[in-house]
Amino acid sequence: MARKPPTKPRKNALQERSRATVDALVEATARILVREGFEKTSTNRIAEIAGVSVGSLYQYFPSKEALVAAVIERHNEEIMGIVRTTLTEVTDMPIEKAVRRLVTVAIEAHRINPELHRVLAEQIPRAGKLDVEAFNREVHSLVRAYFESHRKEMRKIDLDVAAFICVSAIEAVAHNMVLNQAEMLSEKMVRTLVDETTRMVVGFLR
Amino acid sequence: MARKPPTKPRKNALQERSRATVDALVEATARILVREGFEKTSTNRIAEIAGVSVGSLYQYFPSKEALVAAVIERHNEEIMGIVRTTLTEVTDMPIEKAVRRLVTVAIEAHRINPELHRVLAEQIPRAGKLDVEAFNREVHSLVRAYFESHRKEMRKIDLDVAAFICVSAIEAVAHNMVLNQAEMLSEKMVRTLVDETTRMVVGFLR
DNA sequence: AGAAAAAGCGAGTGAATGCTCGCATTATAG
DNA sequence: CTATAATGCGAGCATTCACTCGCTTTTTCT
Repeated sequence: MARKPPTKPRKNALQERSRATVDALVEATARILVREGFEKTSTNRIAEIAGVSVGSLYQYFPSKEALVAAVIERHNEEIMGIVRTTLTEVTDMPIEKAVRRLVTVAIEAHRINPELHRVLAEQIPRAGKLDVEAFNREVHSLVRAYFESHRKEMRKIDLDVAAFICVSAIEAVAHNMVLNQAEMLSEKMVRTLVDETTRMVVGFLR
Repeated sequence: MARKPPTKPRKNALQERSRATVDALVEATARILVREGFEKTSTNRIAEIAGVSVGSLYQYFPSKEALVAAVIERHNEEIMGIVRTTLTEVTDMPIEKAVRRLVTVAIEAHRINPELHRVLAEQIPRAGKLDVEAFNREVHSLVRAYFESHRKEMRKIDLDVAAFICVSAIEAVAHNMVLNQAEMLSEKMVRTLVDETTRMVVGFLR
C-alpha cells in the first residue's frame, strides 16, 4: 500500500481535531478584530486566544491575511445567505412589497455583527478585496434579475443603471444607519427610515 | 534681550524653508499612499521621497498617523471647499436644479483624485475618524439648511431624515461610480447616472 | 562679524511581529 | 505493539519600522 510520502506540509487536511482548531482560530481572529482592532491583531495573540500554538496556526493558514480573509468570507457568506434567500422569497411580490423587504433585510444584515462589520469596513487594509467585489456583483445581478421579471411594473429604464442606483442607495442607508448609531437607534426611527427609503426607491422605479 | 531658552523641541514654527519641508512631507505621504498603499508607507520612506531626513520629519510631525491625518485633512478640505461653494450657489435654485448640481458636484469631488480617495477609503485604518465624522456632520447640516429654506417645494417630511437619506444615496452613487470604473466610465453613462439619481432624489422630496 | 536660534541630518535603538523549525504528543493502521 | 502519519507545540530568528539623539548646516538678529 504505497503510502504517500509524508508530504503534508501545509494547509488543508481535517480529521476532526484539526477542524476544531481551524474554527477556534477563525473565531479568535474575529473576536480580537472586534475587541482590539486590526492593528493589535497579531498572529501570536490569535493563537493565544484560540488556545493553540503559533505553529499550529501556520499549519492551516499561510499568513495573517489568510486568517482575516477567512473571517471576512465567513461574514460575507452569512450576509449573502440572507440576501439570496430574501431575493428568492421576494420573486413573486410586487415592487412595493419587495423593496420594503429588501430594505429591511439590508438593515438586518448590517446589524448581524455591527462591531465586526465596522472593523471590516473601516480598519481592514486590502484583504478580501476580491470577495467584496464578487459580493457586489452577485447582489447586483440578483436585483437585476428581479427587475427583469417585473419590468411591467416599472417605467422604461436601463436595468443595470436601476440596479446600480438602488443597491448603492439601500446599502448606503443601511450602512450609515448602523455605523452612526450615536444619533440614530430607536425602533421608531428605523421604521421611518425603512418607510422613506422604500418610498424613494419605489418612486424611482415607477 | 532675553532670548527665550532654546525650547523648541517639537512641531510648529515655520520660516519659509520649513514650510517647504512640511509641504514636501505631506505631498510625499500622499504619493506613497497612492503608489504603494498604506502598508508600505513607512516614515523612513516618506522622508526619503520628500528629500528630507527622518529627523526633520519628526520635527514637524509627532507620528506617522499625524502625517496621514494631514493628507486626509488636506483632501477633505479640498472637497469641503467645493461642497460649501456649491451649496451657497445653489441656495436660491429650485429643488430640481439644486439636486442636479449637487449630484454632479459629488461626482466631480470623487474624481479629484480617485486613487487617493480609494486608498483613504479602503486602506486607512483608524486615522482621521474624527475628521470624517465632522465632514459628514457639516455636509448634513448644510443640506438640511437648504431643505429648510425650500420646505414649500417639499412634501411633509422630517428634514433630518430627508438629509440623511439624500446625502447617503448621492454619496454612495458617486463613490461606487468612481471606484468601479471598470464597467462604468463613458461620458454618456455619467450623464445617465446624474439624470437618474437626480430623478430619484427629487421624486423622493416632492 | 559673531552669536544664537532654527532647521536639518541619518546612523542607531528598541520593540513589535510574522513566521520557521526541530521536537513532542496524539491518532491510525497493520 | 509498533511504525507511520497527523497534529500540535513554542522558543527564537529575522525583519521591519517608528522614533531618538547628538551633531552639523543654515538663517536671523544685532
